[in-house]
Amino acid sequence: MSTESTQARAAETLTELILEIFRLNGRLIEAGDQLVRSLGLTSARWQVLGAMDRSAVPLSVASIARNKGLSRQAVQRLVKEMAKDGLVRFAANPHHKRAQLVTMTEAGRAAFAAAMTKQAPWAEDLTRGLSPDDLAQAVALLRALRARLERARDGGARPDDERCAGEASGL
Amino acid sequence: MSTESTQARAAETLTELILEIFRLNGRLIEAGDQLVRSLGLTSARWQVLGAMDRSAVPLSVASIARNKGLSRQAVQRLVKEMAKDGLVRFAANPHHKRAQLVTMTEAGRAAFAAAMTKQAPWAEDLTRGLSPDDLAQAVALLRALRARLERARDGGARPDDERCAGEASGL
DNA sequence: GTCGTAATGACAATATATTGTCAATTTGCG
DNA sequence: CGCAAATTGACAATATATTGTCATTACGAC
Repeated sequence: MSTESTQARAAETLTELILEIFRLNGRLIEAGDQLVRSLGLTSARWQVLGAMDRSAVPLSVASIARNKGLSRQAVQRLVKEMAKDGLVRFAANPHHKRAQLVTMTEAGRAAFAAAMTKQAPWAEDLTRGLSPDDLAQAVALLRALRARLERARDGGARPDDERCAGEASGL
Repeated sequence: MSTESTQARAAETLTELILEIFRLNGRLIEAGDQLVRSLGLTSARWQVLGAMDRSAVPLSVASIARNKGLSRQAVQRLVKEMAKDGLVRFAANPHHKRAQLVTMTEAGRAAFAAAMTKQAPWAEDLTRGLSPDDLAQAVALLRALRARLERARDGGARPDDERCAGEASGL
C-alpha cells in the first residue's frame, strides 16, 4: 500500500467522490421535490425554470438543455408538460421558425419565486457551520472534473465554456 | 452586496454546488455507460455489482439499496434484470425466508472485474494534475452534506452511519 | 405466546432521462 | 445562389428511479 503512487491514490479518492456524487444527487433531488411539491413543481421543473429565470432573454428548449447539461428531449418533455400546466408558454422565435422560445407565465414566475423563497432558509440551514472556502473549492473541483469529462466527450472541440455562457444572453 | 452575511454567501455557493452536482452526475453516468457498455453493463448495474463486490457476504436487495442510497425498487428492478442476463443469481437466505440473497455469477464477476480494469486508467486520466487533498476534502464535504440531508429526512433518528456500515457484513 | 411494528419483495403507476431516428429549418461555405 | 452540415423539435423506445400499495415475514415489547 505504501508503494502506491500518488496518482493511484488520487484515482481511488476520485472513485469515492463519484459514488458520493451519485448518492448526494439522489438526496438533493429528493429534498428539492419535497420542498416545492406544494407549488406544483419538482426538482426537474425547478431546474428548467431556473435556466429561464437566469437568462435575460427567452430561451429555446435546446438552449435550456445545454445550460443545464441535460438532453434536449428531457427538457422538451418537461417544458411541454409545464406548458400544459400553465407554468410556461411558447412564443414565436423571429430568428428561427422551428425553435420556439419558452417564457414563464405569471403562474410560472410565481411558482419559481415561491420556490426560491423556500430554498433560501433551507440552504442556510444546510450550510450552517460549513466553511465557505471549502464550499467554493468543492465547486471549483467539480467544475474542473466536468470540464474534463465534456472535453473528452466532445473530442476536445470546445476549448472553454464560452458556448454555454454566451448562450444565456443569445439563443 | 457587501452587507450580505457570510451565511447567505455560503448558501449561494451551496446552490452553485448543487447545480454543479446535477450536471456532473449526468456526465458521470454518461461516461460510465460508455465505459462498460461492451461488457453488458450500465452505470446503474455497475453500481449494484459494486455494492455486492464490496461486501464479504451476500446481500439482500434492500441492503444493496441502502448501501447505494437508492430506493429498494430501483435495485430490485436492476437485480432481476441482471439475473435474467446471467450476471447475478438468488440464493435462499437462512435468516430470512422472504429476503433472498443476491450473488454474482461467474459472468457477473468477470464483467465487474473488466469494468474495474477499464475504470482504473480512466480515473487516473481524470485526476491527473488535481490535488489529492482537494479531492479528499471535497469527498468529506459532500459526505457532510448528505449526512445532514439524511438526518433531516429520517427525523434525526440516525445519530451516525453505523446502520449502513455494519450492514455490509451483516444483512 | 401474542400482538403491534418494521422490514421485505412484488406489483403498478408515474416521473425522469437518454438514445435513436426523422423531417423541417437554419447556417455557412463554395 | 446552391448545397452540405448542423440545429431543432417531434416521436418512439428504452433505461433509470421514485412513490405508493400490498401480503408475507421477522422482530420486539409485553
